[in-house]
Amino acid sequence: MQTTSLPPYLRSLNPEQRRAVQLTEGPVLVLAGAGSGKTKTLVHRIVHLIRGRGVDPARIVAVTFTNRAAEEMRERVKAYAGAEARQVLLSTFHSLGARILREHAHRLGLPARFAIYSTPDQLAALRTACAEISIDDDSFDLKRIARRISDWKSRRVDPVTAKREVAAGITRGNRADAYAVLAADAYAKYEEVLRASGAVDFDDLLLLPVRLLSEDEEVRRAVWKRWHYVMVDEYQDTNAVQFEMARLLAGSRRNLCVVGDDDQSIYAFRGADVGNILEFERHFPGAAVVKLEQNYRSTQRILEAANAVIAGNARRHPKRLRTDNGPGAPIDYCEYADERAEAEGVAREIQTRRLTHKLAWGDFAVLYRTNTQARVFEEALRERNIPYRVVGGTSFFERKEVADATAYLRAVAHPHDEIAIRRIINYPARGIGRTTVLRIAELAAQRGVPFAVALESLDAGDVGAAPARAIAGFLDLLAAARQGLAAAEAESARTPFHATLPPIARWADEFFRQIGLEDEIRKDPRNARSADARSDNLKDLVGSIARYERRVWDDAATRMGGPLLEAAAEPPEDWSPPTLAEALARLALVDMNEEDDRRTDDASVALMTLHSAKGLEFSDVFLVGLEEGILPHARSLDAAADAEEASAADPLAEERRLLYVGITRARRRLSLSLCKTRGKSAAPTVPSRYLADIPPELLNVRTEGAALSPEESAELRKNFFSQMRAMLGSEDA
DNA sequence: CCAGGGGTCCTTTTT
DNA sequence: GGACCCCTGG
Repeated sequence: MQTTSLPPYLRSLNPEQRRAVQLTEGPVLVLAGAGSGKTKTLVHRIVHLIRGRGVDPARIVAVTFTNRAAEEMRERVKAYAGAEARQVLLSTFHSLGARILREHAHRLGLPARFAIYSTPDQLAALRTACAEISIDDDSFDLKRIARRISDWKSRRVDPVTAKREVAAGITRGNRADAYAVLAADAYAKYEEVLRASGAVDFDDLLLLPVRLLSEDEEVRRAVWKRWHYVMVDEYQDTNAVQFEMARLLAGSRRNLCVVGDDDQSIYAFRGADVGNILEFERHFPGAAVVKLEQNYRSTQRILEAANAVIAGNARRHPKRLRTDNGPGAPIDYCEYADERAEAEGVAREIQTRRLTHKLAWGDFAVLYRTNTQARVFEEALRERNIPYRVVGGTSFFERKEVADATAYLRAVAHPHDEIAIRRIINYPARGIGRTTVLRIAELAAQRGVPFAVALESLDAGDVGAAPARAIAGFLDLLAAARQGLAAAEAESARTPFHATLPPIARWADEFFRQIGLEDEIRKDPRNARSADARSDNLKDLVGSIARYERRVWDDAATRMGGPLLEAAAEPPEDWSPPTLAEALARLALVDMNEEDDRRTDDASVALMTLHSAKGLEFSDVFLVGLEEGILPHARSLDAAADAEEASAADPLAEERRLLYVGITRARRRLSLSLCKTRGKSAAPTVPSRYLADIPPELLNVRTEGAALSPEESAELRKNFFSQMRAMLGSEDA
């Protein structure tokens, strides 16, 4: 074989992977099956560009969906390509969008230091927008409107077109959808509220850069000069805007390599369009296509089940995963009486198998369709003292205390941020109630000035005497905080050494204490059990500001060429010192959950949704709640019943892919289960339709609480004692 | 006009 | 667990 003459980074690849790596010019579609070494292929492609083709690392950009994926690739590229790999840009779509937007914000009349609104702020902005167009009866669902608007934005539909679309839909005789009409009206106003606050939402981070790129030749040229090789991971999850972004980034060079698996497309609900990967060869004529069908992860039985399930979908790039692994154990299938029994059964299994098969807690994962299913499993695991971690769930910034704290910071950093100010104007309660706030909003509208301006220029008699005093006190608080922040930022700009808490972080910490945020948390009886966790979240927030400040200085240091920057040295030219506004913008782009709850971890059982599980693998996987109404989810069933929506993207096909993703997470052993009854309803559940597609000969149907086989119980006894000895031994040490 | 307590409802999936 | 509603008392 001539493989020995290949450089090491190519030698460890199979022929399929090697081909994907060596096709460096022009459009390339890599159809990567589950467990086929997709990340490895991408990483080695980057290394090959640098090492094999002599490409300047700074000309390479790889776009991912999550910070975790970007981080993982960064580590691995660094391991192969060394220090110069730092120059490769590994970024999420949203961070890349923010980066492009920041550089050219002025072209859109946006401040360079725009605020980024995450979900709670977005909803608040929408609430304000709705109030302004007098949709103020509380009988509508804001989140539903928000979802609608987000749909439009991810399809590049502007407010005017949205309105026209809705009108056209109604004249076509569609079921009158009051929400669509409402949402179309709210959309335009919502955009106004965002701009007035100098803020953008997550969708804007994609939409606005794409607008810049498609309308502004100069922006395009700047981007093309900078990046010559573009890679996109998880391409099946791109929406219309992300597709445009990828296309525009690649430009006429067309050095665009996308990697993905249409069978793992599970984000249609946020606008992802499988069409992007299915039609890649049409979008980019002459594209090379490489399939990675060799699976390195699972046993034959598990793959057969996966293949059988996914074969039920019609519209896909046909792939057939194969493996050199052995057949493996049969797939367990168990029907439990109810959720409680299912959770206990799974917990018992985990406890037993850890000993019989010498596994670590981290080898197990329990995967479910919805976050709410987690609770009963938490309880069952806790009762048995099995360490677990819940991955995902409510994100860091959706936690009330974090949203409150960041609103305070934003109110200080962005004085015209109406949404932030309104969130905190009466928290902690300081005597500025609902009526007064509404009164001020009214005045602002009457006088045609921003809310913050109206607040600062109240006349006698505008509001009562007591509220007026309270408002004056609030404004003093903000003014003082702004002074304090200015001082902290000045200090941070000249202090490269941050042995303790860096200045801005220290200021924030003191600010929170001065406001009494922690006291407020502890005072609320609803937080009785969660108070410590919540106050830890505040500390994490401060900690992440500190990390940001240190990183800014680290950047300066690396660019100066030394690990440590002498206090006397001048920072590089195009470097700017840390600011709170910048810290907040960066924070909004990282999910703080991602930072610490490392999804793979030896020491605990993982609990997560099927969505969160994508890209991960575990030795033993439990897929629970496989019932009609759960998987496929009732909402998808409703949507599928709607002929209109079904024609766009079949919601049930996506549910099927979700199961496919779940099955293919398992390396060694897969256990499927369902509950014969669920919740308060006595009505029996119906097994998920997808179960019928799994060939029965692959299954080992177990009854609840089945006894162990003689071999298993012998193993269990044997390992139990050695485990005990190990534990005792480690305690002595 | 404001604060705080208590009850009720729901909950797809997420950058 | 959380958002939200209504009620009571100051």
